[in-house]
Order: sequence, then C-alpha cells, then structure tokens
Amino acid sequence: MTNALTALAALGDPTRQAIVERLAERPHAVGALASRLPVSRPAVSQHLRVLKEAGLVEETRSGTRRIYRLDPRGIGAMRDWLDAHWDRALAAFRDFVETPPGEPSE
Amino acid sequence: MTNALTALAALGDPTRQAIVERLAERPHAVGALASRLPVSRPAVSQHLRVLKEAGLVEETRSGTRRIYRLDPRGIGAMRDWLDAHWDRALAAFRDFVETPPGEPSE
DNA sequence: CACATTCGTAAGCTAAGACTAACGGTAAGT
DNA sequence: ACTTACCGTTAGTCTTAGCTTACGAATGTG
Repeated sequence: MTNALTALAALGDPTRQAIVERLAERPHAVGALASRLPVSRPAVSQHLRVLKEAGLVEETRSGTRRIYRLDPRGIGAMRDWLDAHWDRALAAFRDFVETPPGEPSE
Repeated sequence: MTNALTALAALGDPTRQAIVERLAERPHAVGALASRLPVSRPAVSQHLRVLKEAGLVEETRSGTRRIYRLDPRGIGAMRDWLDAHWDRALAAFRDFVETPPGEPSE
C-alpha cells in the first residue's frame, strides 16, 4: 500500500524513524540494524513489517539474510501529501489575513 | 518546537491527521472541529495541544473561541526531512544496484 | 546428514496514550 | 449582576501497541 496517511502513521514511532534513517544511508540486514538499536532483533523485525506494509521499505533475500532498503515511492507519497497541505495552508492563511471580521467556520 | 521527528510523531495519530486535513481547508474553532469528528471536544483540544507543541498548528483567540490554523513552518520542516531522506534513498538504491556482490552492512 | 546462522512468528506482559466525564475559567450578551 | 457560550484541564478508565522470550522455518556449510 502506498497511502500517505498509513505511511505517516508508520513513521510515528521513534524506533521506526531511527530504522528509516539508517536505511537512508544504505541497505541493511535485520541483525545489523538491531545491533545498533536499543531493542531486540524481533522488535526490529516487527517494525520492518509495519514499514513494509506502509510501502516505505522493500525486502530482498540474500541467503538466510533479508536485506531491507527504503522504497522511494513511499517517501514520495508522503512528500506529495505534505506539499498539498502546505499549499492549502498558505492559501488558508491568506484568506484568514484578508478577511478580518468573518465567521471562519460553520 | 519545529523538529521534523516530533512533527512526524504528532501526525501518527489518525484523529490528528483528520484535524490537519480540516485545518488545511480553512481555520477552525475547536467546537467546529469536534462537531465533525467522532470524538468529544476535550479530545480535540488535547490533540490540538500536541499539534501545537509539534509546531504544526497556531492558535489565535477571538472572544471565547480559539481559532486554529496550520503553521506552514511545521509542514515545511517535515517536507525538508522527507526530501533529504528521499534523495539519500535514491543514492543508496544506486549503490545497491551497482554493487552486486558486496557486504551491504557491517 | 548434522550443525550453524539468520530471520519471522506467536504468546504474554507492560506501558503509553486516546477517550470520556466533570469541573473551572473567561468572554459576550441581556 | 446573571446567564450563556466556548474552551482548557484534570482524573480515571481502557484499548492499543511496542518489547522480550521462546520456538520453528529456511538457507548455507562441513
């Protein structure tokens, strides 16, 4: 799935943020990620599953190891979502400034 | 605070995502937001506090009402973070393709 | 074939946080 | 001054989800 809201929810966890930052440098195996994180290897495995279902990482098998790397499409979907809301926020801000005495909502 | 990781954590909750989408359209008062969400008004108030501390929304008072609107700076910080990781993900992907038999991690 | 390595999954525990209800405070109207 | 409207805060409950331990599957090696 490449849903921006699902991806945002997946990146809400600090451990998953750290995993994404490591994977942004280069692809990693599960054990290599866990050795540099304050959580156990199964915990990393569970986080990788969430990130994978959110479309943020991809998996390739190399022997008994699973190599994980970032999926640029997932990151791109989030960026598009933020771009759209950023533009709309600026437009809403302009409307807010240009109409001093209005009813802003229903 | 305008930290991208804090902002991402704040946007991890579905209710806060819905609030941000409403605020992207136009500024809203707390009660107006709660009337269109499946949660109570105090819950919306708590979510708005988290979003405010994350630098994603701003507050202006108008009588007894508090008008909330998106803070473009917070959205911009998240977009910058994603841009950086998107670029690094592409670079790491190139390295991965160009080095078939390597040790991908330590 | 036996053994080691790497990893995913299941079960269980625990802590974080999302929610509601009740209360208090401030501003506008009459 | 009294009432109404709108909102933040607190206390408390309860669900969610992240973590660890234990186990089993898959691949590679001697």
